[in-house]
Amino acid sequence: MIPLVKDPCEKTVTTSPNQSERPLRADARRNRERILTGARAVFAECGSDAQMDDVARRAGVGVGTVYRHYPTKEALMVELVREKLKRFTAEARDALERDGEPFEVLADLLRANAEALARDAGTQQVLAGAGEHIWTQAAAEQNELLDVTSQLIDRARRTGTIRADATATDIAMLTCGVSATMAHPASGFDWRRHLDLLIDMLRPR
Amino acid sequence: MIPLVKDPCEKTVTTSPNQSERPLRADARRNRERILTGARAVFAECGSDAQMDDVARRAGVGVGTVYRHYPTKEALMVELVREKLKRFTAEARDALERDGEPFEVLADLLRANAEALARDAGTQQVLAGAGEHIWTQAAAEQNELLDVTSQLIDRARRTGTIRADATATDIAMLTCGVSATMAHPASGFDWRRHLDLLIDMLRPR
Amino acid sequence: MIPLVKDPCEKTVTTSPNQSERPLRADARRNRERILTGARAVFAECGSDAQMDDVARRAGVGVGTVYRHYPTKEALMVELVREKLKRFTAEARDALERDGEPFEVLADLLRANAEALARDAGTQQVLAGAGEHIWTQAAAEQNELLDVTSQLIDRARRTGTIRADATATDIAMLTCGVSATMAHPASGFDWRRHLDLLIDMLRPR
Amino acid sequence: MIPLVKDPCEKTVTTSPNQSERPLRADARRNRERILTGARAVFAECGSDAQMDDVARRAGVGVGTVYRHYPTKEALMVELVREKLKRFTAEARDALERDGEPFEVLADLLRANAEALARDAGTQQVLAGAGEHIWTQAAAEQNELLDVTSQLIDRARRTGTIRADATATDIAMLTCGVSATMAHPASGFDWRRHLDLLIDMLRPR
DNA sequence: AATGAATGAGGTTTCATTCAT
DNA sequence: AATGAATGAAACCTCATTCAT
Repeated sequence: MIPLVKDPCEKTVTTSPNQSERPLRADARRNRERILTGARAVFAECGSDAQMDDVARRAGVGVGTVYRHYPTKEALMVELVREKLKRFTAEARDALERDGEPFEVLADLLRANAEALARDAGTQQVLAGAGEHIWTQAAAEQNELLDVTSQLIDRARRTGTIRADATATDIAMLTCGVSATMAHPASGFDWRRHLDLLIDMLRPR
Repeated sequence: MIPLVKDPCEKTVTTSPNQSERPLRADARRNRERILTGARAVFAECGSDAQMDDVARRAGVGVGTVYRHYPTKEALMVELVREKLKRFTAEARDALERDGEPFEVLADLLRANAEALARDAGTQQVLAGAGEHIWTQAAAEQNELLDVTSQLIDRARRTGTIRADATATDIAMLTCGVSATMAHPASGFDWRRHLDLLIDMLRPR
Repeated sequence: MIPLVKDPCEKTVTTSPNQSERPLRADARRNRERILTGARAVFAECGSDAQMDDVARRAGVGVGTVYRHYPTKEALMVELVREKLKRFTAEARDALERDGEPFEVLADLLRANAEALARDAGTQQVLAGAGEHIWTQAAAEQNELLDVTSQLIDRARRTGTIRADATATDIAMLTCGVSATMAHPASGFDWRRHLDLLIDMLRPR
Repeated sequence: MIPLVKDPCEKTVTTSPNQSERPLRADARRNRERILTGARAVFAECGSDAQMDDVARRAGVGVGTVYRHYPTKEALMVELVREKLKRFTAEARDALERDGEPFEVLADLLRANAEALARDAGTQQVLAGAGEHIWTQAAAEQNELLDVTSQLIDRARRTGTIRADATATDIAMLTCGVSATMAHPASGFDWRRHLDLLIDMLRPR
């Protein structure tokens, strides 16, 4: 006879939020949204220095509630990064639908996504290379984004408006570089300039 | 409108490091050198996660001694970043002496400096945008580097081998982007590829 | 002399459990049974480390329901200990009916009860001295058990097969000692050996 | 070239206090003694419920100091248990020197050690089976004690004053049982009675 | 009455920095 | 001047209990 429930003495280490769960109760869903909103704000503002207590306060819930939804600070940050990547992917899909000149469509997409990134210190940090654990756990979302980006590149390549060797990974990598500029307080650094240079670079010679 | 929650990101005000310039006693100078050597190693390996105790242990001195020379961890990191920037500057000066084709000289310099950077997680992090306080405090060294870089750019511009609008700040900014790639555990990311693309971009069309 | 530091061991004052004796509704009684079944299993397995959530999960009810029936974790544990003591008492009563040689009957009873105890980490812990509050609240059941045990002892004494000075409290106390051995991970410790020695000791010289 | 110091990024998990260390500085040794004294008092009083902050307060030092000497609450408790076992062993060695009737010497020893144990709730709990991790880590000290106890038993056996099958492990196990009685708030339980019964049991029939 | 989400006090541990030796 | 022990403010996370649905 196999027990139907697993050993309760072992503390289960969960890294990801309750994925593969039944739909949340109405109040829980509302709270989860408040937590995410709070977390977005706090992490956007403070990056990974943000504290779980701050997130809870900002969300107007107790810390315990935050931990019920995200078992770890890391898990919460992963969720935020995933969200952002999904939004990027969604934007990229929209771009695929658009009719304009393929390269310009791609360029506009990069600019738009960068604008969003510019308002989110937390994700900037992760993209700029801090928090490897977090980045790794968002692999699925990264891959989806790479996928759609590839399609955008292909389209542009067919019209010969993008340099031949550009890859989706290149674009991801270069965008991470732009993140560094955003995160940077350096005088004279201007991420829009950085991005423009890169976009220019992506054109065929 | 007064915010209902207080700012969760406390900025710690940091005093500038012990700049009193009186010449050190011989043993003190020796100790400072050991500290720097230890700190270089430890921060290169661990980035800003390195602990002051680790630095001291690696240097073979007590923590107190580290603090006698550098009043805060930040001050020590600033020193390391300054050092690195000075080395970059020195390399750049060497490059100015060199005879080769100006653009290639510049490109080689970037590659060489990047290789050095690749071995130093601490500086990578700072360049990639973490540790703004640190970066700010190395302004003088940055300016010197910008200065020499400008001269290299000018030389290249005179031979028409660099894109016309490239500035020293651009190069600094882009290099910081490459740092992000170095710091990144992302699969598929390759900072040499990143740098090559940038160098290519700097060429005139 | 007033102590310079305040007493670090706060004793939590516990209210006695919901003793209101009105007969439960059918479904409530069913739930109470499920809770007890779950609690038995979980506490048997994990001892007092068991969490109320685990109990609820195992019982297939919400925590709230557990708390409706037992106002505190302690109250629930008390109930379990009481149950076990009642079972011991019942076994003792059975033994009273039995015909065998009085001392052997008693010895067999001790062995049988110990076997049951060996499968219940929670009760072991309480008997072994953890959870004094719990033990205290099961006084009534203890007394009943002591009572029946006394009768068994008396019977044996009449046949001269038990040492003259043995009391029911002795037996209870010694059994608690065996609990400690059960709870013990020590290599070489064997509660059956422990019990055999005690039984041997109870014989008249 | 092999680095002389181990990787500082890895957090070293130390379970035992700085064993195999150079002799402590005078002030450190004094503090360690204060910590132990405080810990003895607090754990004796509260058992494993004692908090590290309480230990620190009682010792008159900061928590950090406690953690410098004992990296974990567990480590500190292990030390206390070891200490007690060592004291037991020392007493046993003294007993070996004594001239009296071997069995009585052993019995007196058991009584004396029990008296000491009776004043230390923390060790009682561990002996009574709580805190298996702790017990396991004191294996060396246990073995030493078993060793000396064996010698005492042998001596008694040679004079025929102890039951033939008694072992040192038996005595340890039975003593743990007495611990349970000490830890017990039960009315009517009396560990001295418990111990007397056991001592009596150890005599040859 | 039942549910399970929310609560938050409280516990352990870390590490930059200070200070007695 | 050097040492490294001491400090203690955080930071993270848990879990018994409460309460809205």
